[in-house]
Amino acid sequence: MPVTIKDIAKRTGKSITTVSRALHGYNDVSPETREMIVRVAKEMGYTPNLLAQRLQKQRTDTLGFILPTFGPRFSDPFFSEFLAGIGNTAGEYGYDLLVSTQPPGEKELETYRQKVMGRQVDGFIVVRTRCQDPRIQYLRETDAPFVAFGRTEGDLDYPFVDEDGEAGMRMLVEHLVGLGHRRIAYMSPPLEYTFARDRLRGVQGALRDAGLALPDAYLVYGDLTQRSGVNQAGRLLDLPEPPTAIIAGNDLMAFGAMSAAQQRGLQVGRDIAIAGFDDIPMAETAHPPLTTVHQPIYKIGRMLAEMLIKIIRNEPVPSRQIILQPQLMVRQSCGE
Amino acid sequence: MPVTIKDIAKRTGKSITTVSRALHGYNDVSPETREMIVRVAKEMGYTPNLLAQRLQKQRTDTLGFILPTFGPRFSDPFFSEFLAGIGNTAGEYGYDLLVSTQPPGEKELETYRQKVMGRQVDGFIVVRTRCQDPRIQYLRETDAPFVAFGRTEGDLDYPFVDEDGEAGMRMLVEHLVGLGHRRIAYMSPPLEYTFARDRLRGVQGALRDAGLALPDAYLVYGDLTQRSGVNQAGRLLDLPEPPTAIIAGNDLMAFGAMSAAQQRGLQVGRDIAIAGFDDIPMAETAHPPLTTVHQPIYKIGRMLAEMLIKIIRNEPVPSRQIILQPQLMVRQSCGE
DNA sequence: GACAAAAGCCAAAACGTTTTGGCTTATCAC
DNA sequence: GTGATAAGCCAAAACGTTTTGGCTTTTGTC
Repeated sequence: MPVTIKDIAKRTGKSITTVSRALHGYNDVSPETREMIVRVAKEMGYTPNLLAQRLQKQRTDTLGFILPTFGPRFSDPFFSEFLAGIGNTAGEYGYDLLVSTQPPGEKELETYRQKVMGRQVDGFIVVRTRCQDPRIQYLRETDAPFVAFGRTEGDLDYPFVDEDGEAGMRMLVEHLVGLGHRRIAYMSPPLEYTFARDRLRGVQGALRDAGLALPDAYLVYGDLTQRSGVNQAGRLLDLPEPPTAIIAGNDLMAFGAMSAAQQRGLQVGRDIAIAGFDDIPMAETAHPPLTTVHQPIYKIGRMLAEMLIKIIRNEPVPSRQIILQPQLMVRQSCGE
Repeated sequence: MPVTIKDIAKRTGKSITTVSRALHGYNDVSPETREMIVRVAKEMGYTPNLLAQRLQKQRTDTLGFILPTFGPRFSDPFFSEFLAGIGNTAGEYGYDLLVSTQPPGEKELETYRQKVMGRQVDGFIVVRTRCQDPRIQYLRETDAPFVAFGRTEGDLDYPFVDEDGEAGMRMLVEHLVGLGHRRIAYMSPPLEYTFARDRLRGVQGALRDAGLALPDAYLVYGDLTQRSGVNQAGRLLDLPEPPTAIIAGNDLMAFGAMSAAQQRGLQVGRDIAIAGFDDIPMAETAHPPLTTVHQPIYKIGRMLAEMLIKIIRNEPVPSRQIILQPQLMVRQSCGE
């Protein structure tokens, strides 16, 4: 049904080869012929069959991205912004984006395997790296092009972009200490994530430097969702001696903590300080606006997509390993 | 480099045909041969080249989804949940998901055209339908399989899932009126979206039925972002005679309105009522928890993906046009 | 007018599959 | 022992492209 190059050949009386070459602007076809072919192609509404093109060219012009969803009601503004970053960049460079959703676990690797061996994608963008990350291990073993948002533990010889979460947390803790806080609690994301360890290390280090401790009771764990923020912050606030400041490992949990505090009649920023990490767009428009550490999520998406495309095309990559310096966003959720 | 069916043929001494048939369980290959071929294939780490398969089968087993991003910092929890719904469902049925990001406008149709004519996808999922929607018009003209989240104005002869936004808003307004509110303002999404008109009609209708008016000053427009919610609600609250209740056309704007109110020292739920629409996961854990109209976003994603797959496969579709009845979620943001 | 170079074109192979329509050989019924 | 049937296999065509290598014809040079 759809019109192929063969149809055009028949109609113009030229060969398939010539049509193909004319359409691609080779210079061994005369201007008149080219013009004629192009015109007929347009008339007939020709669109190249990308499958055929790709099979022949042995590349797919497609980037792979596997969204780590956790159950239904997975809702994370972080990812929609990140997706916008890689999606827009991919589009600009003429690449498609193949998105799968796949919770971490058994079948995860199988999905990667299938996409890379089945030549569905030219490369992968891996997010939320874990300390021992089987995905990265696999991709390295198979020499598949990929870039990662985040690092792993151990051998780091692969391209990534990451933000220095340890430094970010240090800035945040120092800010709170400077405001006079002594009882500071931390709500950590699961420690299997490398970024969670970095951030925890930052919190612990900065507290130690300030001569403060992070008692066990002040270290709680959430799963990055707002709901877990509510629950875990609730536990902290209900302690006999509650903290005066709560740092959450990401903004979503910080929002949850704010809710928990407000439910208890506390005024955030006055009765209790709450801070987050990521600086998703909502942080600025929340009430009170959330003090947090900025991550240029959209830009990171762009950088990663660009890096990956360069790697795929075998172009030189200016810097293969980028660690961004964090920026503290002081707003009202921690008082003045 | 990667192992093909031809390699297996060579290694086993069988023909390409036989290998292919063995791998697909045809019964004209002897059990021993089949077993042997399967074993060798596994040993050699064979994965079929999906491009070749698809070219030959003339279908792509891929669903297309074009994310309507607006500029950078596009961040919408709505879409991450929706994406999880269609992504998980597609995966279960063995389909891939091709995601593009593309703001509405000139190039939008071109993107659809390219994907559908270039046979990159078997069908499309269209979201955020507009009253006159060129995408739907195009897809109908070309007979490409598609399903829509939302309706358009005029001829509705295509498969869709939508929620009855008019009924939802009616319920919400009646609830507020029941609580004694007389000065109710509405913050509408851009009216090019069909759902925006439906919701506005619901608000206006219910107010009229209650003998109330929606004065011009109480009808403002936002762009669905939290920021616009802050701004527009600010305008409402700063009126000489501000409303006692603000309904936002979606939850994100409602959160913005809550911020604007709280910034002005108002206690949401006591001094002012604020309500939203969508019931994204954050609505429940916000402070105060947001009264809103529930939309089963994840489930809608699932339904649409399933419908589309059935259509692609030419299987009977139980119901091609689904209008969900909304459910009012009464929480604390509007008082008791 | 002969020869070389350039211009314009095309047949065929290739990318990795699936499917069609046979072709052998073995098995069976009588 | 013959003819029919079944079992097991395979060559070739097809899907829609791009690329290679070569073939004519024209143009240019002396």
